[in-house]
Amino acid sequence: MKKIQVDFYRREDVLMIARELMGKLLITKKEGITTSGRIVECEAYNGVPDKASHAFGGRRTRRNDVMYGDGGFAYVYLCYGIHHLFNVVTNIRGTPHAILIRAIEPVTGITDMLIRTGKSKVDSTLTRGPGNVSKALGIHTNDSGISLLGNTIFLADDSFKFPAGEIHSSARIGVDYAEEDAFLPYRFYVKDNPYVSGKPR
DNA sequence: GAGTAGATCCTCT
DNA sequence: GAGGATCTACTCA
Repeated sequence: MKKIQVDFYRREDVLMIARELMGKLLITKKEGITTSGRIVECEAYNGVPDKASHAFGGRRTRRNDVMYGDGGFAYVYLCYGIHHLFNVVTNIRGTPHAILIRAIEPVTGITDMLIRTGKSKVDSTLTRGPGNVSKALGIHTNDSGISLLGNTIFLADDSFKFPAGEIHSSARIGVDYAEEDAFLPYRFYVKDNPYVSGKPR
């Protein structure tokens, strides 16, 4: 198993990177606890021209500043006052691309995920949906801006691959306000995987 | 099984 | 002062 290196993130085609992220491992090591899961669902956000992106039209605030930095960093923010959403920043400095990790399949540290989420048993809701992913892995808005090349939060490749035919794409979720861009097929998911969240709209 | 309301708080206007 | 890249639970059928 090898950690994904910086050249993976600093490429131009955020859709291609999003597709390649499927099946990769997302690992966090916090307070001596290691938890990890395999990515089964994610969404690409194509920066300035994408109405669904926080960076649409070149908007730049303290919150989304990290998206404008180099690829290979974490962008974490709070949504609806409750949910911490974990994103992978891609492309080079100045191009605010990001990929939202929406769902993972638990791999290691499942007991700790249960403690973090307050659940008593494992079921498919444990890491389904971006809010739950962050909760299960212990990701917090404090982690926004940290490097994915370090040892706290990082992605790894264990050579596992989903068959190409099982990876589907659809419109993104919860971005109705984005008008025509709400329908772009920027969401990728594994067909029939129980951890995949939501419904395409 | 499907649809809807409520939770809850940081960020930007 | 409003609203958001969501989730859950509860209602009703």
